[in-house]
Amino acid sequence: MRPTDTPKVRALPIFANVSDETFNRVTGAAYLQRFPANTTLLLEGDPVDFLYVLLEGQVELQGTWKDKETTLTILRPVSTFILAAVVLDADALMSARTLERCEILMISGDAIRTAMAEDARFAVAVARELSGCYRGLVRTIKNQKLRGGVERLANYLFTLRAKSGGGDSVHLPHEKRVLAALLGMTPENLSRAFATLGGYGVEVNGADVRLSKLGDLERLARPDPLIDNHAPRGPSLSAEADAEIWSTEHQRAGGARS
Amino acid sequence: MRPTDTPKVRALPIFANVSDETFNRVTGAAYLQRFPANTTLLLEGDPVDFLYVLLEGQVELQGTWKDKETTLTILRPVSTFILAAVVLDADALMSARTLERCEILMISGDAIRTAMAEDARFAVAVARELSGCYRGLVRTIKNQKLRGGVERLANYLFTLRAKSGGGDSVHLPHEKRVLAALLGMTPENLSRAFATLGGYGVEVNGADVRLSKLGDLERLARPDPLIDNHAPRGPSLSAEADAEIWSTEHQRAGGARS
DNA sequence: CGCGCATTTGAGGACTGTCAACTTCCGTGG
DNA sequence: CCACGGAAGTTGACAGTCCTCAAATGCGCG
Repeated sequence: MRPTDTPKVRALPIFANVSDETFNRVTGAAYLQRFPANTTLLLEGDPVDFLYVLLEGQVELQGTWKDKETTLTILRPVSTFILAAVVLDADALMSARTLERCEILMISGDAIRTAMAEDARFAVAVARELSGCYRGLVRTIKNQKLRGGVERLANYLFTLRAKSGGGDSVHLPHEKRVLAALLGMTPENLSRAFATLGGYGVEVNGADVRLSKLGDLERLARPDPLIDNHAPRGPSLSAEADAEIWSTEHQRAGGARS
Repeated sequence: MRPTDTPKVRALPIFANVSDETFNRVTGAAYLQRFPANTTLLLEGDPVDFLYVLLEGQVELQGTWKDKETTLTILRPVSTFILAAVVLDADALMSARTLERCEILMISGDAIRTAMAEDARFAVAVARELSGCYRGLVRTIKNQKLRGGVERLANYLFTLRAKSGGGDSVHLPHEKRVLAALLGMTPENLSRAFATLGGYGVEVNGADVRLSKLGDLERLARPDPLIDNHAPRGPSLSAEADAEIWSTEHQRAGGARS
């Protein structure tokens, strides 16, 4: 690992409250590796030997069945992935693929498991991270099953807006076809969904989107803190993950009741 | 807690490899409570003060948005629920409702968190349980997004068959309307899906279903170990959970590569 | 300038949800 | 024992959503 990366990794929720000794032991057995775009890092069904830490670039997690494919999430730095498989030493349930050039830190799964057994603080941090991942997936399912395509897109725009500080315009961080997959629809339908949102003051210009009529849009979207993880309620979380949309929840060490 | 329940609780994966001392400390602060059918145990958005352990009956976990409702899973004894919210001391993302008369052990969330901090073995067991829950949800999402209604039903029948030992007939463990919700469709469509499966040798008689033409049915269903958690591949897991369909994965302590 | 790729638009079809009517099953009470 | 009422399940007609295929448009880069 490069010295410049150490602080970024050290700041991961998974190492919160963990002793330097454990941190060094775990990250000692770690490779920093670079991957080109469109590279499959891990195939569904493969045994998982490493915990991956995305330091640069974008990674898509996807699942397939009978030549259909679905995107589960898109990750951005700094975040970890396939932690659950590492903890159980089990096969991957989803594939991981780079969307751009990526820098990824690979930490030995054995080292993770050993450190968990020896350091309760680390095991607790892992459990907290997994809890956040679990809750992220619950949000994903609710978003998917309870909302239609247009509603998902509208809420996605609000999520982007919240992350960019809350102006009246946002910038799409992905190609539209990637965004479509992320939102669980085809590129064609994403296009139509944008067209529909035109009636709610959404003006698209390439990757730039202006949101006039925020009120109308919000009445349609009805963002919900139990799905969207951004809506206003109490002090915001300190260490928010950077996964797309239904990011995992990282809560402050004190355990605010979010 | 009643003495007769102790062994059942002790056998939970969450207490695997945990010292008697920790076990007693955690379960010391626990109530055993009985609930009638159709009782809401927990509402979305509520703070979560207890870990729930279902000892008898059935519990449905569901989410809502804008007067739509979706069933995430149905639990059967013995299993725990809302562990993730307990670990993070966060609000519930889904509601829990009894489907029948239930016996539920309620364990103090504070006790859980304290024990995790003090006993690495317990924290590891919790992390493993959470990993299984996470992977269960990944399976759920793949099942939901990649398969159509008829395919979900066909695979559900195979799951039932595998759980009941593998004869050529199965018994539906829920009312059809509950089953429909579990499979993510309306009762009407479940009915039609059964009708469609008639062409694949599925004969329904109330809650009893005969599967002649297993070959045809399997060609349609294409069960997949990365979704269904039952298909034949290597030695089976020892401590399989009892949640419906996409049960959480509980793996043997040795960490078989499932 | 022109090619290739992403995006958009249109038409048609498959799947799923909604509403309403009908049948079946089951428990209650006469 | 039988009749009734209610709930569950089924069936049919219809609408809405989403997907697929095909073609047109727009955009960027060589």
